[in-house]
Amino acid sequence: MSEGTRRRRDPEARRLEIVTAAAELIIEIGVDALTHRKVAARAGVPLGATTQYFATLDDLREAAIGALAAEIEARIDETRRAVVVEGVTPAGLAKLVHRGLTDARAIQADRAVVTAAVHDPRVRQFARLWSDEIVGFIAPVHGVDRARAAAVFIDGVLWHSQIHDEPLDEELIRDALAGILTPPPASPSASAAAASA
Amino acid sequence: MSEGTRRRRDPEARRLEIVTAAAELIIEIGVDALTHRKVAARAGVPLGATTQYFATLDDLREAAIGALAAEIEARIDETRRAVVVEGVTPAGLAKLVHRGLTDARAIQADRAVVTAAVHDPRVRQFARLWSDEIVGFIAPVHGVDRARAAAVFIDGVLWHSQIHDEPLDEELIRDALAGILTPPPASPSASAAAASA
Amino acid sequence: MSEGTRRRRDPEARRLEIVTAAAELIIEIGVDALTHRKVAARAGVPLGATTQYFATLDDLREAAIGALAAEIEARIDETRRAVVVEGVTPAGLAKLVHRGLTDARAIQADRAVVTAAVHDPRVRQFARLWSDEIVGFIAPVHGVDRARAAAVFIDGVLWHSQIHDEPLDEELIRDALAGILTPPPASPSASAAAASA
Amino acid sequence: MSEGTRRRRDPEARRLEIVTAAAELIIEIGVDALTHRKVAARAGVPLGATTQYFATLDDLREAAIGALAAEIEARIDETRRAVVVEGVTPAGLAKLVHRGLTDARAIQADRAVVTAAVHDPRVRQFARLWSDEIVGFIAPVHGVDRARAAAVFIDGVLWHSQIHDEPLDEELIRDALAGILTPPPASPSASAAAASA
DNA sequence: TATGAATGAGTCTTCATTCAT
DNA sequence: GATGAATGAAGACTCATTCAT
Repeated sequence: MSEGTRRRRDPEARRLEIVTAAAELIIEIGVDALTHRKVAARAGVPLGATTQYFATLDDLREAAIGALAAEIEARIDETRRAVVVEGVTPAGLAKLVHRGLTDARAIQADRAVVTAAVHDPRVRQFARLWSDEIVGFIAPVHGVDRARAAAVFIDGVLWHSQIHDEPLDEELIRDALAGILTPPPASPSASAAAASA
Repeated sequence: MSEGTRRRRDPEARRLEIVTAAAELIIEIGVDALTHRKVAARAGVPLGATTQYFATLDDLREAAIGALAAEIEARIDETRRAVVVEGVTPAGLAKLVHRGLTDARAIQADRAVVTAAVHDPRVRQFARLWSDEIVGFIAPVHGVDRARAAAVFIDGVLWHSQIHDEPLDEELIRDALAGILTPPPASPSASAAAASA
Repeated sequence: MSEGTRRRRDPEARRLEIVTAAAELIIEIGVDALTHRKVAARAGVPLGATTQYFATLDDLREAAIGALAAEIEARIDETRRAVVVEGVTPAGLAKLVHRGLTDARAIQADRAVVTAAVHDPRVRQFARLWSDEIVGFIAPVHGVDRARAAAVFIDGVLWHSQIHDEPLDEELIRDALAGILTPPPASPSASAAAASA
Repeated sequence: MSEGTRRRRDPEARRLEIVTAAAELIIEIGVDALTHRKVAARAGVPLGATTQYFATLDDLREAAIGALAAEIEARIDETRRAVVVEGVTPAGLAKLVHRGLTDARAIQADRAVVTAAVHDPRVRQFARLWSDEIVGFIAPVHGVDRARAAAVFIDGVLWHSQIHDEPLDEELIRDALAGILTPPPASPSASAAAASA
């Protein structure tokens, strides 16, 4: 019970603590500011533990980004399932996106990974994968091009929330998605051209 | 003043060289990897010059980000003027955005500043300003909400280009902007169409 | 003793594996680069085994050098016996020395121990012992001084082989040993005695 | 005059202090045991100074070995000149070698470089060079083969002095060199056999 | 004023050694 | 006894910052 106890013996748990601490820090201070010392302090483990479990800082970074990626992947899966309930409609998607904006952690995780992706090709795979997955469950209903545009817009919404204090209204999101996903009824020739493209 | 001493050239010019080198480096290696030594090497100035003109590395970083911000600001102004010619229409905007995608430097500068903004409130002001400016010249024609949605979408397009090898088609951008900026047909048939799609 | 526990094989055998691996490593990377981890990896034993059998790394180092020393001692014994067959003559010694040059392992072991001896008085004992032993089986025939000079020369030959790609010719070795071991022509009777020995 | 003075400004002198300290340490503790900290302590400079002047420890090591090599080279030149005076005779060489044995520093430097040569091909060049140089000024008088044998013997003498407390007698060295350098007049048939071999 | 030498704090990494299991 | 997790002390190296010149 005393704090003086020096050693635990639960490698799995410890490894997880370290990765979790690293992931948190990446979200808070950015992937480039990660150090062994900060991770150790955050995880409440001795410095040596961080190098015991990860041969290099880069390995640790990779594991932490992997953990964030898994988190985001899980969130996308969840969204995919929710979409079935809500419907792949502008209103349904807007509701989910807007609800997602309240989960700061999830958005920050996403933003952190995408940011890391800019300088790291391996990480870029994740970002592309998610992009494709989101397109994947919108496309069957609205076509690939509109689905892609919607995914791009949703990405913009997430970034917006990172820069601005006030999140976007659900209504604004819904209207924009409606415009993106709905074929323009005005000039039928245009929609025909788009469909054939 | 003595002849033996190498005449110092315009201090302003040297300061600019340093800031420019720092800005380039921020784009290339990220804001966290910036060091006096790298800046001095890139600018071709002695190490001491970087500390002579900027009290701390943070000052230098700030100046460099300011320079990138000015660059982006200039580009936005340019776009604003071009919009007058092209028209604040989906096609006009799409053309400008798509053209902008070919300017890697501009996009990278934007991405670098926005990324820095996530962890630095001072920088965040810039990002918000641009957002507002873009909204500012679309809003008079399409209303604030649609203008904001369009700005968000355009942001998404820029980030898309950072992650994917293939940029988005101008057509896709145009169609999406058309949907975002064009008021819905007001008839309930639209929602019905979306539901049935 | 329980069946579930992996039966430990002969502790002596394991100790030997460790020492042997350490000796190999000392030859390859030098005595200063030895680590528990490298020894464990080379021996194919768990890390803990290296500290189980040797209280400190220095103990392990000492044991490994001892093993190399024993190896060299055995080789000297072998040489001593061979000398009986070949004859304690320049030609006989040269043949043995030259043959010995082809045994890279033996020479490297010798070089490793002698090198270690420079900084470690305990090890120096070994080097002196061998020197004395070699002198010991040459001296009865050629006298102590000449025997010592021959031993010194042979040492020089071994070092030569560590630095140069081409080993010395057996002929060159024989001629030099002949000169070293043969009394000067001052008194013809002496040289005749030596020649007939 | 106070010890508190923090900075000198004599890069050349400082660099030399560092290299000299490193060279001393290599002689004392071996090339593998060299560390920035030990060099800094020995040279009486702050830790950072050692990395200021040498990008890597390896660079420092190389510079220090280079300094030792230059020292030895100078000593060889000196010996070469002395040989002109003393004569390239067994007695002359023995006198010089024996005198050299009293210069512990020179011998240790030589031994240190040769030891380093075993694991470093670049250093090996030095060792070979010296070998060739010594052969070079003996060969004109006694022929290449005998000169080489003499050089090998002299090397053995140096190593002997590193291992044994008592240096070899000048007399012993002279007799051995005499035997090595003088053609055996005793049995012409033997030399003929050797020549034909 | 301009330069780069000087210094120590802080980074990643390796490892001997201890000791829980 | 056997194993490998735990820990902190170094070690190499980088760099912001200071300041002599």
